[in-house]
Amino acid sequence: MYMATAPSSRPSFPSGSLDLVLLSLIARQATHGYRLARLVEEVSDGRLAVEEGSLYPSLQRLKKRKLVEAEWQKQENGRDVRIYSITPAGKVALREGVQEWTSVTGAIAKFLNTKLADKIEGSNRVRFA
Amino acid sequence: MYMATAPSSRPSFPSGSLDLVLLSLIARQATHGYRLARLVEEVSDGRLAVEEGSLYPSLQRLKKRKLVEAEWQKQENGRDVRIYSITPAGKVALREGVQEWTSVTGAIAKFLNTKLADKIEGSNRVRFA
DNA sequence: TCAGTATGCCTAGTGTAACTAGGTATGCAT
DNA sequence: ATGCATACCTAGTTACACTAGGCATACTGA
Repeated sequence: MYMATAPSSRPSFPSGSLDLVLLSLIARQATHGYRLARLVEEVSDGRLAVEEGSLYPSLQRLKKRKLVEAEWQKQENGRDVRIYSITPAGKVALREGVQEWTSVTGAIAKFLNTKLADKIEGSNRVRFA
Repeated sequence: MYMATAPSSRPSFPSGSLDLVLLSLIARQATHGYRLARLVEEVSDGRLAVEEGSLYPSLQRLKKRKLVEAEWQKQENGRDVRIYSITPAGKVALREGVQEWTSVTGAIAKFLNTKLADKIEGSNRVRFA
């Protein structure tokens, strides 16, 4: 069953979904890590939160796969921040990843939400009786 | 991004979802491990597959948490199979797990499917300008 | 003044879970 | 007898979201 993997007060990301969520945010607007973390909480209405120990490794994975580019920039407030922007390969991977994720979670939802009795009985008849 | 975590031909389960899917199947009909594996493929129309190295550990987790009970039974074909059935605690956990899973994947879908430009711009105005 | 909070980035280590890659054994069909 | 489907299991690998730190600057309030 799905349970937050850590004893955190907030739900966590099912494995594999974090990279995709971050990539989708970066695709909309190039931005830096810390702001991504706040966007996640904001857009999800507090239902999701990225810990920094998950955030930065995830960004590094995306960078290593060349799905995003990183560039140091000086902000108005004087801080140096690392701005991440999506690459063409990143756009392709995002489209494919969303499709894959949607397909898989859609299939899982079928197990969790629909009445399966008929299907199970049906397969029972066909294959076992 | 979401990618099958292993170089398998078939998509895999996002971490945490397998226990929940198996529990939901057992809730509908007490059955044995091998058949659960085939049900997963059937009900998902081949979009999902459980490897046996994931299946049996998952069933053991469910058993250890006392969400299912296991009992050896002799089938008509003479084989001894381990039949898993859901416990009262399992029903509660299933209901809660489905709710949690639905909430989290719903939140994630919001990132992946909707136009976020307005929200991002909005939060930009509110918090950064 | 200086303590606390927010901003911002990072890494080492931990735990979990889905996997690969085996092993074991029976029943049935060719 | 040879393979294939059925049926269960485990040891080891890998990926990744986490905990728990560290480092540094800016602002705010007591």
